[in-house]
Amino acid sequence: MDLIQLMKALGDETRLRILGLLNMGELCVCEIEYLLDINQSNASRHLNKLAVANLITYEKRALYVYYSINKKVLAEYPFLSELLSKEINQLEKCRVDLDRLEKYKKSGITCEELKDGKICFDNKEE
Amino acid sequence: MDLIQLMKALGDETRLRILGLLNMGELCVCEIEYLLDINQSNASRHLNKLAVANLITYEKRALYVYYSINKKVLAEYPFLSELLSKEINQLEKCRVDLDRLEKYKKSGITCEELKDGKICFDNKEE
DNA sequence: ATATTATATGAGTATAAGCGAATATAGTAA
DNA sequence: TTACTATATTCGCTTATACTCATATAATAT
Repeated sequence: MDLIQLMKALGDETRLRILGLLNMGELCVCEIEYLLDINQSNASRHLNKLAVANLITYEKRALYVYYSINKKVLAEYPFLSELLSKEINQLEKCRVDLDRLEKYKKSGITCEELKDGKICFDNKEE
Repeated sequence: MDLIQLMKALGDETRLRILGLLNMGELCVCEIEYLLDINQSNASRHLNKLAVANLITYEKRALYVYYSINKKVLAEYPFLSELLSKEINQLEKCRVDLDRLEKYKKSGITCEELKDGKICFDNKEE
């Protein structure tokens, strides 16, 4: 794939944050919206950019689309593994994101409940 | 330093090509202009972006400014060494650039002579 | 079939990035 | 001092990127 497009896709805070979350496992679009506190079209577009750059893959299951890190591209570009496993978590925002992800997972809340307004952390927290 | 600014700086073909050249050792602005076949202000701007992102350092000697890879940032972000040493040279344009660099170095032409129009390769070559 | 829902996409706008040409700066040379 | 030169910076322009709001799509549910 095209290294330059890949590097461009990596040059954006929101997309690095998405990768930071997907590092922990697959997530659907609405979960990413909720965890990053961004709107739906924004989430979808960033995910599309990452997918076009081959950094992530997706799978549709029922109404939901689940995105994951593309293992193949990690194998093809070893520097990416290093970047995702080490450097991304140095970013303050990514650490907060991971905190939220943990709370979300522990809460047992489902995607349906998210849309109904159920919360498992306060968005104003830093 | 700021990882996001660093990634943004890496998301540009011209800047990746510059890094590919500087990988081989320091170069002054006019040499980069000549090797990449870009104009002076363009070269200067891209070098500035790389310097602001801390990817390169520079040193003024007489009239010339010599740019080099910033070894410190390579140590701080190990994925960069991998990117620069392996992936960049997979890019066709970067390989051509290195070819030109070799011809230039072998030719013994100096910066002053470059400005006078002396050439050591044909810019139309791919 | 219709209604609902999660995600994608289109349109419009605002901001940023890249470029060429011209000018400014800072150092050298005489 | 003045003249020259390599590099940096400003200006105006063009293209690309990110965002929001609204709508389209595709699958589920009734």
